[in-house]
Amino acid sequence: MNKMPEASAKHNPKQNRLLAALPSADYERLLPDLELIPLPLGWAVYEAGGTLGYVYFPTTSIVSLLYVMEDGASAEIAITGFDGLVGIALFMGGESTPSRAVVQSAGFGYRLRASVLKREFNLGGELHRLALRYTQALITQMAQTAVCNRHHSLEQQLCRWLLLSLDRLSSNELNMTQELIASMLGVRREGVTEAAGLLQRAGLIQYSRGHITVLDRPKLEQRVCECYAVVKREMDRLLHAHVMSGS
Amino acid sequence: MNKMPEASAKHNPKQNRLLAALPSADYERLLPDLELIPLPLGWAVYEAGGTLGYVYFPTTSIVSLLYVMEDGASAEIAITGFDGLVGIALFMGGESTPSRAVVQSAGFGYRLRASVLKREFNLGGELHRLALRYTQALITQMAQTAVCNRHHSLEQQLCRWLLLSLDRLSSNELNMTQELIASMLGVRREGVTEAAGLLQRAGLIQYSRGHITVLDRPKLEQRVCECYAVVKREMDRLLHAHVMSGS
DNA sequence: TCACCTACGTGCGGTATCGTACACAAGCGT
DNA sequence: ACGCTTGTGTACGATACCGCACGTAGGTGA
Repeated sequence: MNKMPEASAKHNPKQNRLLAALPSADYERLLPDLELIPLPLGWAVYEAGGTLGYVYFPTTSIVSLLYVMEDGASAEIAITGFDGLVGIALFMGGESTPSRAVVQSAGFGYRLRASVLKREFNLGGELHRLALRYTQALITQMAQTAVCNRHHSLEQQLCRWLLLSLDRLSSNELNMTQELIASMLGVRREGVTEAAGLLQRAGLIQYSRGHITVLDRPKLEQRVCECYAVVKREMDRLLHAHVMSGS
Repeated sequence: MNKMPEASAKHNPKQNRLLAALPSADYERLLPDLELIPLPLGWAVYEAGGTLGYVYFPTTSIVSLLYVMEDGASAEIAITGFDGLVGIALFMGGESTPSRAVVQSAGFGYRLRASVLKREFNLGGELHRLALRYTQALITQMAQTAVCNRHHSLEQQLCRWLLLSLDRLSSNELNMTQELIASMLGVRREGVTEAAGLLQRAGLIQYSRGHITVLDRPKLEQRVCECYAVVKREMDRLLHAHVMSGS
C-alpha cells in the first residue's frame, strides 16, 4: 500500500511488527524520528538501573532481557525481536528497571527518543494500545520462564530457547556460543554442551564453534516443553488479534 | 484529611495503597463503584484463560498469581496484597492471562467492574499512571522469581516467600500449610518441611499445623537472598515515589 | 474416649545439575 | 608453520532436590 521511497530497500521500520501494525497516520508521525541503528552482538541496549534515552524496535536483531545477580550469576527472563520493543520501563513510568538488555544476535533496529515515545504514548492511540498488549505478552513470557526454570530439564529449556530465538530470525541458523547460551539459561556451559550434544546426536541440530544449524525443527518442537507453545500462542493472540481488528 | 463517614470503620478502600494514592477527585469518582468483598482462602480470583469481570484491590488479603502446568505442577510467579491490584490483563488489553490468581491469605478487598476500570483507565489520569507503575513493579517481581528459581536454595526461597507475605499482612503470623507453600514455590511438601525445620531450629520461626509465627524477622532478612530486597526496593521506588510527587 | 483426618517429620535411593579439572580441536595472528 | 586464544567435549565426586514410603502427633467429631 505504502510505496514511499525508503532510504534503503533493505531496511524498513515496518520490519518490526509493532511499527507495522500502526495506522498510517501514527506511523507517519513517528517516521521522521525513527533512527536506524546497528545492534552489535553483546551490546548492552540498557544497563540495570540505568536511564533509558531511547526505546528500540528490533528488526533483524534479537535482544535478551537478562538479570545479573550480585555474585555474577545470570539468567534470561525474556527475549525480544522484530515482534516487540526494548525499553518498556519508559512508558510504564518507572524510567528504569533492574534488568539488562543485551543484543543476543547482531542485526538492526530502529530507535526512538524517549521524549518522542512518551509523547506518542500519551496520545492514547494505537501505539499506547500496542505497547501495552506487547508488555502483557512479555509478562507471559517471563512467567513461563520462571515456571520452566523450576520444572523442566535443561534439554527442554534449550529446545525452548532455540525455538524462541529461531522465531525471531529469518534463517535456521544461529550464531551463538554454548558459553553465551549457558549464561542466558543460567546454567553451566558444560550443561549446554551435554544437552546440545544430545540434540546433535539425534540429528536435530548441527553445532560448530558458535554456529548452530537447526536441521529438524519439527522434532525440536516435539521435544520442547509446553512453555514454548504457551508463549507463542499468547504472543500471537495479543499482537495478531490486534492487527486483525485494528486495520 | 478526609473525614467522610465510612460504611464501616474496619474496612476502607484506602487500606489499599493504590486507591489511597489516588487524588480525591479520582477517588470520589470510583468510590460508588467500589464493592467490598471477602476473599476466602483458596478462592480463585480468576482462572487461567478466563474472562475478567472485575479488578480486585486487596486490603487485608494476599493473592498469589500462580501458574499451573499441564501435568499439574505449579509455581507462584508473583504475590499481591494491599500494595497492588489483581487483574492487570484488563487494562493491558489482553482481557485474559494464562495464569491463575488464588487467595493465599483470607481477608478482604474491593472490586471494580471491568467497564468502570477501563473507563477510568482510559481517562489517562492517576489511575492510569499508578496501574502501569504497579505493573512494572509486578514485572520486576516476576523476573526476580524466575532468577530465584534458577539460582537459589529452597531455604532462601522460603525466606523470601515468608518475608514477601509478611509485608502484606499486619501481623507476624501466617496461616499457611506446608503443602500450600510447597505448591506456591513449586517444590515438594517434604522440601518445605525440611527448610522450615531448619528455620525453626534456628529460632527464626515457629511452626504448628498450618500456623507460622515469625519470631525473628531480622535474622530472616539475613538469610534471605538478594531477591527479596530487590523486589521490595523496586516496589517502593515505583509506588512510594509516586505518592510523594502526586500529592 | 476413640477413631479418623489432616499436617508434619523422617528416611532412603535416584537423578539432574553443579564445580572443577583437563583434554582436544578449530581458527587466527605473527 | 607455530603458538595462542577460543570453543567444545568429557570425566568425576559433590549436592540439592525428587519420588516414595511410612511414621507420628494435634485436632475433630461420633
